[in-house]
Amino acid sequence: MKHLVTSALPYANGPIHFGHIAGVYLPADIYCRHRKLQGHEVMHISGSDEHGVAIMQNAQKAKKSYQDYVNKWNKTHKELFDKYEITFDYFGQTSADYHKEEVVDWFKVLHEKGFIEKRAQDQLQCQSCSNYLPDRYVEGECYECGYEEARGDECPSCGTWIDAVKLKNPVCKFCSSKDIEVKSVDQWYLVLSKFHKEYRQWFEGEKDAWRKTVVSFVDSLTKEEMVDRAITRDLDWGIDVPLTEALGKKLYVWFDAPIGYVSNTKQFLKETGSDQDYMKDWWQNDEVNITNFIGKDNIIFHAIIFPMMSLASGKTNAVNYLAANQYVNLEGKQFSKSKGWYIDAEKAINEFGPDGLRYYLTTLIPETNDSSYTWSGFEAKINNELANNIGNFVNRCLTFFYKNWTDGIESKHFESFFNSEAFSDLQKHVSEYHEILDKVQIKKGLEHIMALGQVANTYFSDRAPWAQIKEDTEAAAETIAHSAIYTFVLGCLLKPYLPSLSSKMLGYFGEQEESLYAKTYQGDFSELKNFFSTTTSIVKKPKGLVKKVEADRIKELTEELKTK
RNA sequence: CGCGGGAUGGAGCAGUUUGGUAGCUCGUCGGGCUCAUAACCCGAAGGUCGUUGGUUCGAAUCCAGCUCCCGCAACCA
Repeated sequence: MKHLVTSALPYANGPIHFGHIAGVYLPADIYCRHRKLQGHEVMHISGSDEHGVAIMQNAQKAKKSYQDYVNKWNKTHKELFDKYEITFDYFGQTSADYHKEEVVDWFKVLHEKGFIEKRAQDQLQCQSCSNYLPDRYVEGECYECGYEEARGDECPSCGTWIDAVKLKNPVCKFCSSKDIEVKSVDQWYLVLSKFHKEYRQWFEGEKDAWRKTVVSFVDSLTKEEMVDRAITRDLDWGIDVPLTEALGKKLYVWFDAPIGYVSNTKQFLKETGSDQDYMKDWWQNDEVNITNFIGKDNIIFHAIIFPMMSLASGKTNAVNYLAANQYVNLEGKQFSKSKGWYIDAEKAINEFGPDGLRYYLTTLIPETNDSSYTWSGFEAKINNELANNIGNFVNRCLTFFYKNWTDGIESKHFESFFNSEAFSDLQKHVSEYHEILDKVQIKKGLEHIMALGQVANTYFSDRAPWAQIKEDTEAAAETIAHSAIYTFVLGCLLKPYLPSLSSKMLGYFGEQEESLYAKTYQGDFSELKNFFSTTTSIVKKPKGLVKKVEADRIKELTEELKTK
């Protein structure tokens, strides 16, 4: 089985925060590393989403060209992902030519098949700045309840779905002008209604494996009908609609963005000189399992619109597993850059490093609920769990090993482990771990590893090697040998979650072949047994595996937030 | 009656699909140990599972009503 994993294209319009990382990129990265270690062929695709009105506005504010503006954010995002050890096979840009080509092709096919139609639409146009106003860029008086600051899509006071054209006294949010006129404009619509039956058939077949949060939402949106949706805009930044009668129109950002998964796959294969075909070998290949990691705000596009586009055009297979997560808040309130309610993810990683943050953010992955980042939570998780359980175990075991058996421990002490009851328990534990991660239960997988850490600690304490060594060095050697095996296995299992920490742990056994780590990860211990079939020693003195975070620093950071 | 999600010991969460003595991590308390990062091991306390009513021999779980919180999700990415 091959795995095609996509992470929502981050919008090239601002910094990435913990919500994005814990909700999308980190779980996707962990999942990909897991599948790669299992020996599967995996492709992890993402890239910047670079069109849309918000980008235009902010680029103008920053007095930059659109292209320079999105390039800057693309670069910033890539650098941040590197620091978090989140890796992609390809991280592209939707403003690139290769992407445009692919999008135009999709449009043409859907158009030819009758799934894209031209319709006249009433739209508001600001006569002062001449912009056509998307719903979020117009405010006015609600025609239901009279509330004066109703937005173009929804009245915050009475909850009515607003038809922007009917708003009383509309105000342009671009330039604050009140000189707004209603114009009839042609736009092209994606005719989802035509595909309703086929869509439902597909959805019914896939939904059982999906999360409840996705299924009930999508079901309520598509059960009765599917509403057609305009996919073109009158803008000057975006992909041109490939029809002569649509001069000046651009494709709406969400028509083009998900196609980015496909175009980036194509570009990746091209740049790496692969002989594989992006369609035949990946997107149209029934042996490929497609998983999309997204936030809950993107469910409509990934569960409804893009699958419809894929299936109706016949261009690609649709998603198999939609890993949609909820939101991560900050101390219970939603992240907001503009309100300053925000932690700089780059500063944080520079200060605390990837292991601590990846660990804590993993425990925050909002698989069923919104979750909340707190500095006190960070402190507790790192110090009380990661440092005390794993960090301290490795340290106590390997320090003891290093001090007392400089020349190594004989193989027989290791080999006895593989005939013990503890070994069959370990095998069972690892196979359960795989079942969990195969189901994309990333948080639970980490908990399972931590439980193994406790097994190791208990074993060590029960055997009390510090007492054994005074009376029976052979018994002590066996205890340490078995504990060292636990360390090694823990190091392998932590590879997807904490690559840095894992390398440090495994590094004490000297540099080894990747296949040894992968096999051990898979629960195939034959190579590991072979590895320990000679006298084994620790190559350097263990020290400071997981640094604790300082309570005072946490206080400072918490205080810092309070002032915002 | 816009839509969806949530409410479980002090904190964070699992369990709800397929009803059967309420589980995990952390914290707290008591004991043990001294190899290790004031760490580790053992034990204990602590919950009428938001609320009201219903179905049932039996409800955190199913049904109905209510309350509160989060999000906006078909023109916000």
